[in-house]
Amino acid sequence: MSRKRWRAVKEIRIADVARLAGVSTATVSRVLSDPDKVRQKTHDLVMEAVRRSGYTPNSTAQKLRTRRTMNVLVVAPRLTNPVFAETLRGVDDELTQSGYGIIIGNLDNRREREARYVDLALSRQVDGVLLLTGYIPENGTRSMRESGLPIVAMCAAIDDDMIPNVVVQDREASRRAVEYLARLGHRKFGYISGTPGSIIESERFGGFLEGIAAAGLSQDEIVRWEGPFVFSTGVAAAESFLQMTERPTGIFAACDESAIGFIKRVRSERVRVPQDVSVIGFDGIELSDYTEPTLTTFRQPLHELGRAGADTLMKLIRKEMKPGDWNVRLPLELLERDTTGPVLHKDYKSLRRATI
Amino acid sequence: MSRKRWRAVKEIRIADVARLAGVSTATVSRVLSDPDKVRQKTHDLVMEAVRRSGYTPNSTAQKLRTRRTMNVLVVAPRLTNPVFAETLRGVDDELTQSGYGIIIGNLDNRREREARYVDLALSRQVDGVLLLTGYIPENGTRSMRESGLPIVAMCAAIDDDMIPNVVVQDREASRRAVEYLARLGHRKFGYISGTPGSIIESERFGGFLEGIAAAGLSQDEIVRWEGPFVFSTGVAAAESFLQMTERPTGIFAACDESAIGFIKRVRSERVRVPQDVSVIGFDGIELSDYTEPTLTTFRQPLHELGRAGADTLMKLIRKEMKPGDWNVRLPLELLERDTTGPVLHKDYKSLRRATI
DNA sequence: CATCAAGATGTAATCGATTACAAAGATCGA
DNA sequence: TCGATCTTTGTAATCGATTACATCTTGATG
Repeated sequence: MSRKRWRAVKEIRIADVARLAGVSTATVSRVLSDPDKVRQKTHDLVMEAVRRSGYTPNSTAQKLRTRRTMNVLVVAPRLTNPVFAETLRGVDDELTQSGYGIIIGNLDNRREREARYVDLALSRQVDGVLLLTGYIPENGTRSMRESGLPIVAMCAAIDDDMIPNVVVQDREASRRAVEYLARLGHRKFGYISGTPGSIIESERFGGFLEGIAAAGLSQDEIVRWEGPFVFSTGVAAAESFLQMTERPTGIFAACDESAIGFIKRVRSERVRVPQDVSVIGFDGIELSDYTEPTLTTFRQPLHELGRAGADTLMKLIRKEMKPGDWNVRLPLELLERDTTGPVLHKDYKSLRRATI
Repeated sequence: MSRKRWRAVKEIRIADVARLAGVSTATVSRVLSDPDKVRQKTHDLVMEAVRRSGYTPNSTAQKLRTRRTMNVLVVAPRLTNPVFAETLRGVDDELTQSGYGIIIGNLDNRREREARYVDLALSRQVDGVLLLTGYIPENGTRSMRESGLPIVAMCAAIDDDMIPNVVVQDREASRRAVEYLARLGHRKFGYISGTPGSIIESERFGGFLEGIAAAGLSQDEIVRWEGPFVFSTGVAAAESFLQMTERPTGIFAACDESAIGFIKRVRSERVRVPQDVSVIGFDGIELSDYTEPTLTTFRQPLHELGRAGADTLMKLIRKEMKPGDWNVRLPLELLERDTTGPVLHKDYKSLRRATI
């Protein structure tokens, strides 16, 4: 096992390559960035010197001079959220194609982390910002916007002329969820919330209420359980549900995880899904197709959303559009699976029991 | 709706602040980076000017001058992998504390993407590299190492003196998984693989074989199903399993997802877990506690792993250690849950049936 | 062959900070 | 008050590229 002493290798600068090729630094630079501007012969000479020396341009110097960092900041609510991960894949696909890199801004659901990323943006370490969270506060967003930095909001809509929104139709889908359950005969509803205070949660709850109203029901009829976008929120909701004497028959969960947590808990107490209670989720995460029974839910077009957001940001950075020019609202797809079914009326239910 | 014409705001440079405060740029710089070096009065004067002008230092210029980018590259196999996401959280915690940022290198399981990130590293956009993947090829790793860039390997061990390894004890845990099943009386084993060719997979399969040997069994006794680290690999394995006449009774899956896929599929054909077949997973993802039945598995200390890896990289960057000085191998924790149980011998099984 | 335009290359300013070194100012004891 | 010493501040070089402008080649054309 040879143990050479560690030591930094001397850096090769553009001047070294120029000397090696017998040309000026300007020529080397031109060969690398705009080859048509130099004679073929010189081009080959320089490339050979580049190859021999193993030169790689110092991107920091390039950035300083060109004022383009080729990086964008992606602010995320929580890294372990699968919805976020899938969106990020779409973002990554698009940005990589354009030669941009991703700097991760992970809030980890703690608002105090925002300041750090606002600073990052303001110190011009990035050419643009993608907000995958509804958490950046009004004044943080404002100072970023005022600095002229391109921003795209991919959380639920931010109401700001200067910030294009690329979002999914949360509100519409939530309303449709209720309508769907109502069409199956459900009249008593439960709502399992997402992280209280987040824009996404309020959009989804808003849509849910619209659906309730559209079905001609009063808000007094509904039950609402609060908690963040995680499994255990559904489990807690189930505990409460199990205590009730007049149970709702139609449950809308603001995310698939809580829907799954709910179902698992109630089934362990011999409550049948969908015979005793119908559950509809939101997101369409991969797992929702692997539960027992498979989950009825709305699939978010996350990959597409990520690409669309990144594409919009690219357009903004390249000044191919102005902020007000563009808003995208992608539709969700209802996946009718096995956790929803028609309401079984009491008599029908006993009838059915008798025949089994 | 007012629509002002969009226009970049003029940048404020350190010279502007200096002029505003009536001092030199050197003084402003000192106030910001080493306040003890200036008189209190000057300090206040400068800070007031900073505040009034809304100055934020241009970090690109700082980087060029100080030769520190305060960014590290994290190379990941696939963003949507929950194991990766959880590790990244640990990395993020540690790096944020040290003021470092994360640039994401997403391979998305495609090797051809490596080149891009090797370039990124070589062009000194980052101060160090964390490899969360076993995919960076030998020559990519070598050129990064030769450039003197600090690297830490957090995939399974890379055999290179110059690269510290911070890993979990994959091999040992896999061996223990077999031992555990053997102690429950199992003699016929099945192995559901992870992504063929990845270092992680070969470590886990290696450990599995060690366990088989330790149990005094021959390799002929085992069945091996191949596929990537995803649900569907387990489903496919289950299809094959269901066709068999002499089925294995002890299944080791190289990741929780495939274990869950397997269980779901066999249960839908009325195979009972753990009575008919015991299944043990690997990773300990959150979901493994929400399946029916709950999954016996090895929990990786992912958050800790992420922190340890990032900490090691920090030490390397600050030259507080040399690459050969340090290797970490974290143990895994066996979570004994409900998908494993003793082998039921035929006679015992019928006896048991009779009593029910 | 002279002239001129187009093309290729070189020179040096520039991006915006940090910091070595020089210069000026404060402090103190004799 | 004077110089010695220590603090504070300013001047200008520097990091490593890009690029406007100047200069030199080349080649075409009358």
